[in-house]
Amino acid sequence: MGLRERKKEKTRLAILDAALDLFLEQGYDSTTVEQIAGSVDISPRTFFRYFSSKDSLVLWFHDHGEEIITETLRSRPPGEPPFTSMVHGMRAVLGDMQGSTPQDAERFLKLRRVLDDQPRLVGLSVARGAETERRLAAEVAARRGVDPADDRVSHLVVAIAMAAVRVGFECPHKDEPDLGEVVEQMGETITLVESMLRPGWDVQDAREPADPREAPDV
Amino acid sequence: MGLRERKKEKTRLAILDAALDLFLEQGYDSTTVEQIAGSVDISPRTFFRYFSSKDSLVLWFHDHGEEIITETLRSRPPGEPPFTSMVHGMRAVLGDMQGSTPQDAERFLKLRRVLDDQPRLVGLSVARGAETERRLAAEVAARRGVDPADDRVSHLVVAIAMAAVRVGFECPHKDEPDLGEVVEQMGETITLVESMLRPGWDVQDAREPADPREAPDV
DNA sequence: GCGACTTCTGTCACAATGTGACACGACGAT
DNA sequence: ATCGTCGTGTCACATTGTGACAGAAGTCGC
Repeated sequence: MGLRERKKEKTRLAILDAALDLFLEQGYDSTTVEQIAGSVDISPRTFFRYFSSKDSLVLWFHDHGEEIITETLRSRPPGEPPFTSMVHGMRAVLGDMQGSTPQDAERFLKLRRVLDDQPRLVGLSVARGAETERRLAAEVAARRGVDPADDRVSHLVVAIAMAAVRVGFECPHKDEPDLGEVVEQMGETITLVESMLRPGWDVQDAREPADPREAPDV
Repeated sequence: MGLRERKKEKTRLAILDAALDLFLEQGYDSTTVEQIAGSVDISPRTFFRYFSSKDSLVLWFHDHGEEIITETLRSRPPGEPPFTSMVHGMRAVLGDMQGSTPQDAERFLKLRRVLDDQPRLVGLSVARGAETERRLAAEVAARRGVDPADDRVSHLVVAIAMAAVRVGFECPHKDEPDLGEVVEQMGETITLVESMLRPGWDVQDAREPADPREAPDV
């Protein structure tokens, strides 16, 4: 790995950290890209070469999580019920968080505080999630052997799973929890949503429009 | 109802219709506020007095739906399981859509085509949904008699319900369905999500702080 | 109809985000 | 050492969105 790439990664993290600190200090909206760029001695133009927008600063966590879930989905056994696979993916994200460096943990907690102040930013993350959802739904549909285009079940699997993660993320008992507490809470929410669902609901009608007479009541 | 208010409503709809047509014609991003304003002979500044942003043009449907659901929630019997109440709210939205004027139906279908081209805009609607979710969750939590701040079940009730509506909205079999087909599909998705959930999952632990003996006299 | 009052609208100025073009300098391979 | 690639800064610019102010249009009382 050359000097170039190391420097790039360093700059990227420097921007991220500077931005998070500024956001916490003076609010997200009151912080301009110019300020962020200034505090790490780069030009605003360069900022946009590292992050496609100011908003995308707060999406790195989401994007990272999506990667992990996608990888997990690909590695799960083919016959597994899709919601079970999604749960494994989400728990993989939690595992990754637990194994993260102290620096990353701090970034995560700072991000969480920023999002807490700005519901709009949570929405942003959810918005990105809607696009993610299409990709993951396609992945799930492929596993179920149905056409992704009009398979509601796959979409619902993903949508419900993501809703669970989000609720767990957003809904803390304490104002400034540590990483372990957030992870625990997200895990509990995943367990909760599992217990809410009727077992086996997602394995039944995977085989095409079979015989209408035996169409499961799902 | 003075001339003023009628004129205002007329302008508002004119802007909306002009914008939808321009979006369908040349794409959302390629359409500027200046163009929209120009095509209804108002200044861009005035445009922003009718719609707080270009994005908010595509949120009127969402906002209208939220109103209906909130009203429905308030009118449901107090003891009803929260998810059931949410389902009633969503079906009320579908009922409203079926009873809408031809003009409104056309607007809705145009909006749907615009959203279909721009996943980001769906995300936007979902983002607004995340804020909506907090309000509705508070409403649901109030009905359940628990503290809205840390009640995951209420959040999940709302999140799952909204996910169902969104999936039904987004996932059409046809490219250009008529209003009835979209409504039917959304209805089916609501039914589907109902069948996925374990009956009664949302009534059980509401009585957590209800036991008088345990109620701490803080 | 007339004047006073309120509300709506257009113009101007301006901030902030985001992009394209171009030149310069630092890195990397040979 | 040299050439090509890649990162960066500068400049110019489009677009969205806001504040301030003046004038036009609607509203109400006479």
